Amino acid sequence: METTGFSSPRPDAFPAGLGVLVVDDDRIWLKILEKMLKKCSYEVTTCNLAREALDLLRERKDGFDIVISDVNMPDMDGFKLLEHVGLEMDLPVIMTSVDGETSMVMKGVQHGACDYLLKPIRMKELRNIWQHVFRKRIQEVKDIESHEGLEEIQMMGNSMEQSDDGYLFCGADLISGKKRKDADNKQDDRHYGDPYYVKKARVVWTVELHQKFVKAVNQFGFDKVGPKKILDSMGVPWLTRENVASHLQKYRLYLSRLQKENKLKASFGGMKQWDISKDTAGNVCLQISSNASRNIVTNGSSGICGSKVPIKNVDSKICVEDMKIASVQMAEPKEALIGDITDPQKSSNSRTGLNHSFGQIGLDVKYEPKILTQYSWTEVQPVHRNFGVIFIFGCCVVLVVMVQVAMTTTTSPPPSPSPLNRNLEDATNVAVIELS
DNA sequence: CAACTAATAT
DNA sequence: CATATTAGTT
Repeated sequence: METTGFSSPRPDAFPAGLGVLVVDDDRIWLKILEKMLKKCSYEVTTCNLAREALDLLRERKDGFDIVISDVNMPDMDGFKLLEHVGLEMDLPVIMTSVDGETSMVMKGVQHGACDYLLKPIRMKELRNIWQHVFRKRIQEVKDIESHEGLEEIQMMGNSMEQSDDGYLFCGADLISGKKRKDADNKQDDRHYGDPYYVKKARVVWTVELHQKFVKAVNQFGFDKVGPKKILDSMGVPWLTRENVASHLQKYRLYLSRLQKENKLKASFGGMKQWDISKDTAGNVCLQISSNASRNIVTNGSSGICGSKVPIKNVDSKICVEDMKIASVQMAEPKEALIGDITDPQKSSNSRTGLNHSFGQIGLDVKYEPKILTQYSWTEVQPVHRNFGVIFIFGCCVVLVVMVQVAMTTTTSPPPSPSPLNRNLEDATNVAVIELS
C-alpha cells in the first residue's frame, strides 16, 4: 500500500524516492534539510507550519513515508504534531531540535518519535533515515505473521527483534515471508536496548550497483580512487563508505588476480606485460610495460611505466590469434549493458544462480541465461558499440608488438610478482580479455 | 581525526 | 563466497 519504491524489485533503488515531509518554522533549516535530503534521493516536501503539515499529511495520506519535524514551532507543539501523526497516519516521525536535553529527547520518544536528531544535522544522519520506514514495515509484516501463527518465527514473545540471521535488505523478501532456518540458534542477547533493533542490512551488490561503482571508479582513475570518492560519486544515499571500501577491496583483488594471470601468460621469454588503463580522457589504453623499465612500481603512486597506446590511434592489423576474448558483449543502446563475462578462473561455472537479490524479490524469474546473476567485474559503460571491436584490434596490435619486442630484446630478468601492486590495469572497460 | 586498506570475521 | 568489521596506517 505504498507508492514508494519500498517493495520495488530493485533493492538498490529502495531508499530513493521515499517521501519525506519536513516541518520546521525556520526557513533556513527547511531549505538546508531539503537540499540534503534531496541529495540523498528522497522525495522532499517542506512546510513551516505544523498545521499545514498535518493538512498535507491528511490530504496525501500515501504520499509520505516519514516526517521530520522540529520540536519548537509557533503554531503547534512539535510533540503535538508528533502525536497526531503517529495516531492518524502512523508514519515514523523524526524530531529535530537544537536542544539535546535528555528530558526533551525523552519526551520525543515518549510521544512516539522514532528518532531525535540534534540540530546541526548532517547528511550522514539523514542518509539512513529510511531505516525507520523500513523498520516500521518489518514490524508490520511481523505482526501479520505472528497473527497468522507462523511457527518458529517469533521466538521470545513479540518483541521486536529480527529473526536472528535474516538480514534482508529488500522488503519484498520479508514480506514474502521467507524465513531463514534459524533453528535452535543461540539467542544472543545483544543490544536490544531500544524497541528497535534491526540487523543491519547487508548490501547486495547488484549489477546496477556495481555499474555505478565502476562508473565512479573510472571517473577518477583506478589508482586514485578511494572509497569516499566512489561513494560520493555513486550517489546512493544509503550506501556507506565501508560498504564501498569492502567492495573496492574485492574489486581490486579481482583485478590483481586478473593481472597476475596476464603476467604469467605474457611473461614468456621476454617480459612484457600489458595493462589496460585509461588516460585522463577516459579512453582505454593499453599499456605495455616492459620490465626493462625496472619498476613495476611499488607504491600507490601511479608510476605509469611503459608506453600508452591510445586505442584510437592504433592502426588496426587484425590478428586474432592466441588471444581469446572471454566474452564481449557490446552494449546495444537499449540492451543490457552488462557484459556477461565468465570468470576467467573457472572453466565451467554454474553458479547457483540468482542467489542474490533477484531470486527473492518476488519476480521469481526463471533462470534464463539472459539474466545475469553475477556481474562481471567488467566495465559496463557503454561507450560506443564499435568500441569492442576497436578494443580487440588494439589488443591484437599490442600482442604483435609484444611478440616483436620480446624477440628483439635481450633482457630477461625475473618476473618478480609484486603482490599488491595497484597500478594494475584497470580491466574495467568493456571486456575481459584473456590471453590463452 | 578522517580516510584508507589489509586482515580478519561472519 | 560476498560482505562486514576491525585494526593499524597515513
